Amino acid sequence: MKPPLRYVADPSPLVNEFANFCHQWDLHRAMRAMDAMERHGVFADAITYSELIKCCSARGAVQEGKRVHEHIFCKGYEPKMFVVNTLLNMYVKFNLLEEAEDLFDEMPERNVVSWTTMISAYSNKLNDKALKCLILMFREGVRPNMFTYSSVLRACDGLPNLRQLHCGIIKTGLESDVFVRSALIDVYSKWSDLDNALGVFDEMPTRDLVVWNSIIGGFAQNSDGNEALNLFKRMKRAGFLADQATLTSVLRACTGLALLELGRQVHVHVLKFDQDLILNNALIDMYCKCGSLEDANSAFSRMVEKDVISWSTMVAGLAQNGYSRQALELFESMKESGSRPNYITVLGVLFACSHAGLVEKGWYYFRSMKKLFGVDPGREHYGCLIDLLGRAGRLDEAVKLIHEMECEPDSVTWRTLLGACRVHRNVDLAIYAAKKIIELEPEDAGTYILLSNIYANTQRWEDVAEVRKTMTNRGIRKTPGCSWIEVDKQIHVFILGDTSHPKIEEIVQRLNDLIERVMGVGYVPDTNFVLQDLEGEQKEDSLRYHSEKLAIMFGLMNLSREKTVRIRKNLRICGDCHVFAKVVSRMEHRSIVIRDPIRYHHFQDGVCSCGDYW
DNA sequence: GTAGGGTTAG
Repeated sequence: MKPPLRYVADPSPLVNEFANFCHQWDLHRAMRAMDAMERHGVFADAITYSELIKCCSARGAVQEGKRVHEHIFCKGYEPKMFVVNTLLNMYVKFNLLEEAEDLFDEMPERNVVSWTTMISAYSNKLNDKALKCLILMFREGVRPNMFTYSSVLRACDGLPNLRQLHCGIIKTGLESDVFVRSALIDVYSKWSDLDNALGVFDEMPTRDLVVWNSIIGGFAQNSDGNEALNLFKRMKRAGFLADQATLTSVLRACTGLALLELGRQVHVHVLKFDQDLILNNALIDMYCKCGSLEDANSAFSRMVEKDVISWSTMVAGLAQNGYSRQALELFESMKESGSRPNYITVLGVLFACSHAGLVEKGWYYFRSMKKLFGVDPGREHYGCLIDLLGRAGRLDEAVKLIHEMECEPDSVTWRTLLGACRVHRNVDLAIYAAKKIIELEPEDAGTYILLSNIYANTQRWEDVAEVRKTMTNRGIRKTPGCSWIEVDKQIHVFILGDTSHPKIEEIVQRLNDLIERVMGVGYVPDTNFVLQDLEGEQKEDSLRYHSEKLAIMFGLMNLSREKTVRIRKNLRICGDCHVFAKVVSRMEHRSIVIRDPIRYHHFQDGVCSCGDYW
């Protein structure tokens, strides 16, 4: 590498002036000074150029950056490698991959920084290229450092030999770096390999906030809210203060567990970061999924900045909680605000149409979504429309739509159709759909049970026996129904057939009283939904203690009148419990919310927000 | 001059 040609020989005042502007990050004057230098054929030193490039990079000044690039490759000048590396980095920051690649290819020599910059450019979505880069780098004899590994690990999403790479990192001794560790934790989490993620975490002698956030986020994203919350407690005990990322993951954990009260407590800490978009998005999602639309609405309206995720969350949240009209109104406001709907926004809109029974409007959005919003209908959009048609009783059209789908129907698609068959009592189509689901998901106990119930309800006992036999042969067991309720910041769990709750006797006694009273106002246990083929009274007994009934009773006993009884369930609510909840909401003047795995049921004054369709 | 963590559906 030659030194700058005339810098030493000619310390021109032009160069000095240029250097001053560059070091002050006065981009405008620096660029003018650079033009003057070019006219006189003089150049500055490498550090000055590097400073100028960093300034362009920080200011997002693309054109200026390209001018500097041209300037330092002027005839007769050979920039030092670290200046070219700075340029490379600038292009990567501007997301100008082609420019970065061209520059990289032309470099006569490349060091670990050059390679790492390229790897980090690819490690967002071009994972193959990032890994190829690592291999080429080895071939050129350049050894990766901790920067390289933390970049390349981001590209390992979907890499089968992650363990191998991990071992390689251990051998080089670079595993001790916190950045590398957090990247490892993150990759293992993305793979849902939380044992290994926790292994890396536990071995760390010192941890920083980001590492805590990585592990908490890992559990929160893998639907293990309890462990995420435990780790959050450990983090606080270790003396760390939560930041935006921590709180976002904690909120996500609350969302998954439907812990409204804990979520409210977290909200207090969110106020410290009230300008943070992602955190606020997580907050409104938490309130929506915990069924408190008042809180969601007020948090949403207080947001200074809203993006497509904020709008989509709120539109879907309203729709899922039964406020279809408001969801569609909000969607109109979204369009007026200039925010562009995406794939997920449209799902919320179709969901709203479906729940409001707006068949024509749903069809309209479905047919014109490509033209209106540039979004191609995907499997989930078809699902919403199948739900819409099913709700309206147009089962033939729904089946026709499944056969016309551009993508392969999956088990969710068939399950949607099955739901429609159940409501409209179409036995033959239900059997057809259930068989399709079993083909695609032979391990799912729920479908076998459902199929067996359909047979039982139509007295097809031989078929019932056949399904049961298949289940036994395949070793499939029923998942017991399970409901959760939060009272005084404590979670109470009720499982069908489990009597371990300390107050179970009192709950059962009070529940029996309640059932007597609701039967007095015309409630009849709906034995069609019983999961076993029992007879008469026995049937009623097994219904009587469904986990959601126990949870409702416990809520009525322990929550003050004005409080909503909020329950989360692991399985879909059964028809009998649904009727029961409606009657109780009217008779006891209580508001009850039950969130099952895919729908919300807001019971008030004897009516449910789902419109008795789920 | 190069690196790590958080949000919407399913």
